[in-house]
Amino acid sequence: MTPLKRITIRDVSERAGVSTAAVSYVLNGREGKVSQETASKVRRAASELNYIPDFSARSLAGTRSKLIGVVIPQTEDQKQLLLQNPFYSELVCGIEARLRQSGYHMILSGVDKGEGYLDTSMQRNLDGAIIMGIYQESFYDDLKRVKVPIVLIDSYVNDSYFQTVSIDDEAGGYMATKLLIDNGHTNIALVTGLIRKDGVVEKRFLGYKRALKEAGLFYNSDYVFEHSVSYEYGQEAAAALAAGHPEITAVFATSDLVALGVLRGLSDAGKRVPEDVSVVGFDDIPVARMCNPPLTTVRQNIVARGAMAADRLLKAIEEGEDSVADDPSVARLELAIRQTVQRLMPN
Amino acid sequence: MTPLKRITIRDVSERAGVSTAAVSYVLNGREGKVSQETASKVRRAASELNYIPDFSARSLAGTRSKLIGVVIPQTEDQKQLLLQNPFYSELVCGIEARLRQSGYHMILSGVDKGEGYLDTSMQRNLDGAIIMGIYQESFYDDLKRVKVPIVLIDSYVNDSYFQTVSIDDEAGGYMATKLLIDNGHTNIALVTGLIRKDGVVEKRFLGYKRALKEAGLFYNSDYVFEHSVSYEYGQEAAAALAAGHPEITAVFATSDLVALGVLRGLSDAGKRVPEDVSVVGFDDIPVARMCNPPLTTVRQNIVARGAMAADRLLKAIEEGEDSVADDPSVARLELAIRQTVQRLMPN
DNA sequence: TTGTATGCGTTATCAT
DNA sequence: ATGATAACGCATACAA
Repeated sequence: MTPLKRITIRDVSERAGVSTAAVSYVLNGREGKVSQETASKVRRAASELNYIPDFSARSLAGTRSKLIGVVIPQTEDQKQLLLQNPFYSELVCGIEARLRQSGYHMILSGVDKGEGYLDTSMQRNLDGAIIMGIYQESFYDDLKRVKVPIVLIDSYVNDSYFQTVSIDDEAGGYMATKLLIDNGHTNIALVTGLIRKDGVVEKRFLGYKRALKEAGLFYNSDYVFEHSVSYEYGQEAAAALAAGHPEITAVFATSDLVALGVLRGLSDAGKRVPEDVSVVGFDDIPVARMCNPPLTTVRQNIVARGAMAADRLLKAIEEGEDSVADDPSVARLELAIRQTVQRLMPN
Repeated sequence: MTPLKRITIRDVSERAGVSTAAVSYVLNGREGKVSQETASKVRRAASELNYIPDFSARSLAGTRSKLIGVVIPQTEDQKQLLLQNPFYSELVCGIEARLRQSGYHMILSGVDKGEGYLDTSMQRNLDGAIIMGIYQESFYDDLKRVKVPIVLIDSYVNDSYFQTVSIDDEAGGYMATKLLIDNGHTNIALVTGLIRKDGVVEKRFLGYKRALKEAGLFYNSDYVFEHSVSYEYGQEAAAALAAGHPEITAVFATSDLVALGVLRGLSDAGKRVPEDVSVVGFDDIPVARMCNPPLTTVRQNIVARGAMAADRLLKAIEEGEDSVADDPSVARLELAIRQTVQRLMPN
């Protein structure tokens, strides 16, 4: 176990018999500035000494930090990351893989209520950030001031400064509802987290309404169960719905997590799925296919979406902000038909 | 949107009419070195200017980087993080919350096969690292050379340099198996990922064998289904088991993920759980209570374990390596009795 | 093409 | 108690 002392650019330059500038040039691909011979001497020396650059120094000297901030929402009690929600873990997987592949590292964190992200981005000299979730206005204003490329996921903030990687949530809501309608259902409940202005949930809700309207069905606000994106709430809503609205034969849950809760709540209330009540979820998180019965849901390739976000960010960083298209990347959506929807027989 | 220029320690010092050294002292709590008046002048100036320290510079100047490396295993194809495994996402939640609370940030990443972590720790001047999963010998050797505190999770590497936060896996395996035996089962299969020397799985396997032996039951290696920690394998193993060993009435799966697969595989083979076959898992990941029927399993408080790991690491960093107890932290284990185990009626 | 010198923001040493 | 000033490791403008 050699104690391992830090090898600096100076060590390399001395060993190679050249200047530190030459080393820096070679190691940063500015090959044009240097002769073939010098280049190879430098490379040899660097590899013999096992040179590892210090990113803090690089960052300080004004170049890239190769650090990306990734922010995900926190649990309601503000105590921990919402990483337990598979949707976010999948996104993070996609992001991390792509970033590392390009030589970047990711600082993953949540942001406490009322706190901003400006401190972190300044402290760490972040090259860019990927933000998931929805925050207050001032949060985004801060972000803009750091002049660093930013990609938003799951947010409909309407500001051309930010890039977004989204899905057509409205279409997804429509697809799910339409599937139920096509199977003969007319009394379709919506179970969902808070419908916030400009949130993904609102779009899905709009899709739900559009499908209803298109089919000539009456939109009944009593059929909307709106509270939080959690298993517990799904369960609760299902109980309420089973007790108070026996005429409901189908549920569209705007998130798989909620849908799983609905499954349980229904089962607790003595309703069978899909015989008595059909259920459609949204996201296609891994458990959707592992639960019992396997959940019919709207699939988005979450990992791919994460990778997409990373790609867009890296492009903006490396090729300049303007190089990027200003239309949002929109990932494709499809139905994952499994076993929680049943055709309603006319009685 | 003010363009936002960087406020340095020098700006603060000028505004306060003191030296940069004084500013540094005050802002780092070395109050003793400075008069009350200077201190308050500095604080005022800093807050008026909205001073945000640059961690790169700090790190370069030789103090702490306040950066912790967190490594988690990757999927089998080496492409993405194993964050889809709720076990790891929970751990990360616990770790991140604690770190941020103490002013640290976390770089989350995987490590490619054959790669080490030495580069990253040097590049980023990490103050410490938390490593999950099992790696080759040389990986740990590298780690030791950076002379930075390290906490291992889920590894039985026997080296006093590393701290560990573990659970009594052997006892867990024993508890699970004993539960089945106490319910009258005698033909108990084990479905598990690869049993690697010194891995957690080996310990659980040992606990399984101990419970068997203690009950005077014969250990039958045909009852051990060993391959990978995945839903798919659980499903596969259950199919094989149902087809080839009708005498088996109970399964201990060394991970909930695998157990969920077993549930499905059993159901596909026409076996009912728990009427025909009882199943016990391990970990108590969130889906365990959400699946159908809810899974009886060995519970470890995963989030708390993550927090524990972070605590130990921070203590080692801030109070010096020697301040830490050299006995590993061992988190408590208990059975989460739900609905997948049934008493076997003597026939 | 190559090398020297300077600055990046912070901490720490050493005079004062 | 306080304030210059020299590192820290790297990139780069400028000089040679």
